[in-house]
Amino acid sequence: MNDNFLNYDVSNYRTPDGYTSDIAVFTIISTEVGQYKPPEKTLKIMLIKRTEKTKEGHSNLEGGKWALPGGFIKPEETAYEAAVRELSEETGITGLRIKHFGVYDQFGRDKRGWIISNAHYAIVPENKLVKRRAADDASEVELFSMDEVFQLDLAFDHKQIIEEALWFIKKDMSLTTVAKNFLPKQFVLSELQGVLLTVMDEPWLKLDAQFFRKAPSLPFIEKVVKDGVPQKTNRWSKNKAQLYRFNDFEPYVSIYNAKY
Amino acid sequence: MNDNFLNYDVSNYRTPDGYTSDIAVFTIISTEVGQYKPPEKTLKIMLIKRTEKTKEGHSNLEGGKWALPGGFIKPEETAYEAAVRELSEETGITGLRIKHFGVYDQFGRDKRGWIISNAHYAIVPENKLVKRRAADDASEVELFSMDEVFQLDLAFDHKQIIEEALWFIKKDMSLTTVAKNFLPKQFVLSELQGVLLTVMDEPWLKLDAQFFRKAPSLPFIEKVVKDGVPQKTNRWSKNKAQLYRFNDFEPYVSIYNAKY
DNA sequence: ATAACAATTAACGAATTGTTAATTTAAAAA
DNA sequence: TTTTTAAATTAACAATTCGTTAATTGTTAT
Repeated sequence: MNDNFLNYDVSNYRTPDGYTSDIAVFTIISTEVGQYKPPEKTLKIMLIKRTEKTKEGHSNLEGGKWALPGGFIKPEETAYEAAVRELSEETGITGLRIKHFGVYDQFGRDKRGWIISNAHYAIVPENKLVKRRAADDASEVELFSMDEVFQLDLAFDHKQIIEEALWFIKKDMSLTTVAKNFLPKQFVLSELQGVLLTVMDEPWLKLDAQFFRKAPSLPFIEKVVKDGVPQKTNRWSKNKAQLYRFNDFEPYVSIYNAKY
Repeated sequence: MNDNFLNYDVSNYRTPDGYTSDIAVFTIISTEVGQYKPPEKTLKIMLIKRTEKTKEGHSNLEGGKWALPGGFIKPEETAYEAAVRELSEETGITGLRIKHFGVYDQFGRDKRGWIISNAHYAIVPENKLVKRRAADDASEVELFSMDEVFQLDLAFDHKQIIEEALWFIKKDMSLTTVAKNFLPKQFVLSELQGVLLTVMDEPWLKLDAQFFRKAPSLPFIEKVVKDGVPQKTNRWSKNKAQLYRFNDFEPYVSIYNAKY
């Protein structure tokens, strides 16, 4: 960095008091609804409870409220890298799809000053969340359904951030193959349908007859075949069902040639 | 703002040296290609040439290079508001669709220090750009085609920003009705096709037979009818063509019920 | 007149959709 | 063992939409 430049150019402007990264961690949890039935799936978000006191013993800003995991960004890292780091620090989870979706920079959103937050969302398969653990400045970690989360008194502007994260994840689910991040490598059509229905509510998805007729020919999934034998499972049903996996096909859609 | 909080919480962290907003202003210019022919349309981006010297007479960082319009954000405004303000200051244009699309916060991207930039793009109809003017810290304003812009030696990481802006605008054009921001209120199908082709290259769009058969039934456009009489124009052709306008329908598409 | 040409309509086989019904399969109940 | 049950899968079919080629219309230029 060149102090020469800093002197006359930057110092004319007030600089932000902080730069933070928040992460909305989504998962879909399955609840058994009966034997030989596909389990019911619900979208949940992971929040941490802010401690009442800081490590130094001062009363913590927005202490006691539920908040998105996150924290201050270090100058040598980007907001994205900070999101990856913090998610790992606070939950022990690595190697996930993390995506930036918004900037929250309204003055006054954080009493500590002019604090800019970059918001990200992450999608975690259920099984990875078992080993989650609370971090230094979080006393508790918990999963909330979308119904529950909007009842809570959330810290800062996190309610708004979560609403927008939800909107983004719905959009992503409709337009990309993110659904694969909620599913095991090999899955059955009813599992895919269950995941999609947690965030989308297109009528044809709910109609089994339509979904099961069309889904097998979706270009971005394929039947799992081993030595010419289609692989099946009876994980969720008496009758064995075909296993599918996502392939590398990147679907592209446009409103100009869609069906309405 | 509460100094009590600032003391122990924020000051533990280094804060950014600056917070800026950049805007990629896109327009589509029409060039006459012959009488009674729809004009050819080309996507262009507006850049400003950075002055060699600052107002104070110092040599300007990245002076002489082409750059995206933009500047430092004031604490009382959001990055989005700054984008609106700067676009108005630097081009005199207001009332446009401006959208945030990315954060550029890699340390070292700006020699002046740890400077975070929020990037936005704007879509300007050709006719609004006529009254564009250079602003205080810009000596020149010019439009470049996508081919031209990537030949230039651009300031900072603006090449990357423009590449990503282009990607976003393509996506937006496919999934939303932004195309309307490039078109007059009332337009003809070939104009719509021309606009779409500047950024999309789906084969069926190029095939007139397919485009002109399907387009009239797109749910988000409608024929302009006055007193029961369909309105037509011979702006671009000998034979009068039906005028269309966008309506309020918000198209929704998904990869799970698209055609492939 | 008539040739040219974009816009528009017509026509038609092929493919896809929405829907209902039938079949398969294996566990559970009788 | 036989029957029942429920999900997965296939079959069937009319209605719709698609991709394509051909014909028609309206206006200008020759």
